[in-house]
Amino acid sequence: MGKGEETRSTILDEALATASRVGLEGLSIGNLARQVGMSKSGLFAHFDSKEALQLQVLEASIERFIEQVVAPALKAPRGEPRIQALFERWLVWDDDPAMPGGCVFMQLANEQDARPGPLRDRLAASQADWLDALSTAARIAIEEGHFRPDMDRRQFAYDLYSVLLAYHHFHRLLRDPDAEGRARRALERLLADCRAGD
Amino acid sequence: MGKGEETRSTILDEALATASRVGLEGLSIGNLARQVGMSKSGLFAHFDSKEALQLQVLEASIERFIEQVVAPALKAPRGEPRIQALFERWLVWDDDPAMPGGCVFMQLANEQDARPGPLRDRLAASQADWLDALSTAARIAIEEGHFRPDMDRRQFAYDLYSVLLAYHHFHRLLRDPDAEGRARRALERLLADCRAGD
DNA sequence: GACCGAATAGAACGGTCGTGCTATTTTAGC
DNA sequence: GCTAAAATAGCACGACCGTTCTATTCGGTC
Repeated sequence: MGKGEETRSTILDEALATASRVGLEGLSIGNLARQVGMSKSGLFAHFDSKEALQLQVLEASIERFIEQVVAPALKAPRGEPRIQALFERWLVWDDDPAMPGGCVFMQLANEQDARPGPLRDRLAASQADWLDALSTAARIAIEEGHFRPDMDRRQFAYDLYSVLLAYHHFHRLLRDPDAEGRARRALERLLADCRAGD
Repeated sequence: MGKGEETRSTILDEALATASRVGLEGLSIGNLARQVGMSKSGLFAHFDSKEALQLQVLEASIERFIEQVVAPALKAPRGEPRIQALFERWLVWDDDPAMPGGCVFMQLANEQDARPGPLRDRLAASQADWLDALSTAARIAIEEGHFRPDMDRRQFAYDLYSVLLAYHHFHRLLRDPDAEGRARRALERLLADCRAGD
């Protein structure tokens, strides 16, 4: 990795940390440059524009998410264990110290949902992919005989993600010390409803 | 209402609409002044500072929320019907044309959760009140014999709010046309689990 | 219709924003 | 170690930011 790639990566790491707290719109070239210890123009030279920087931060986040949440969960056994793994990995992801403000997608979902443009498009596409991964995991759980064959997999993705969205809300805004416990109980209730063999 | 109060209210309405799209941090005095058709300094004179303006927007939002969601639901019969009413009113609230970006608290929850200060404090307090209202409604449903007496009311508030958080996410970011249907099915599953008389 | 306080406008302030342009420094290959 | 190229710094630009000060216009009262 050449020097350029190295600092570019340093910048993106710092930008991700900041974006998890204040969003992509809250990023500023000047602040970012101060945080990584270089000049505004020196930093800017790595990107064609601020929007390009924001897009690269988003792209790097998506890569990280797949690496740290989706890919490891795919190594878990098919069916319910894999769903448990997706859940557990996501909880760890939301507390990753690389994102002091928690899952950056939570931040961006609300920031970008009323701001048309490539940022919004890319974010929405990656969230759709995530939900596909969840509903695919549900399909596999049906195939394995863990879940009822007549269940709605898309609805499952909605219900599972809703538990995670609420976890973030309760944990981050309300600082509820029992947020994780509540999320686990909510998951258990969801799984109980999906399991085969009534 | 004097002239001053009238324009102040106009400003706050416009600010609420904007904040629902881009948050309180996205507000700017200049833009706001242009939108309501007055000068920057003329608008600024109604508030002591930008932070005071933001706080007043938040306070006005909380008032509206109580008026349009909580208070009407309290007129519904005690127990499960009241919970249904809270749910329905919230769906309407999230689509209120006065907030083109949807429920302003969704926007602010993520914007403010990593920004310590009076804005964050006030928002978190009002969200705690809202969750209290939900868990109180659950307590009443138990008293009325609609819900199982051994259920966890706080967990119910978590679960119910998680459905609403997910509705917002799916409706606003993903533009899922079936977001409302999914929310209704999720609510039905939650209520089925809470109902007394197995 | 004069008067007074309230409401609004205009201009200016220091600061930060994103973004160019030009120099200087640093890196990598021979 | 020289050199070409890559990486970084310095500086300036116009635009917008929140805020302050002063002047002007307005609405209601006698």
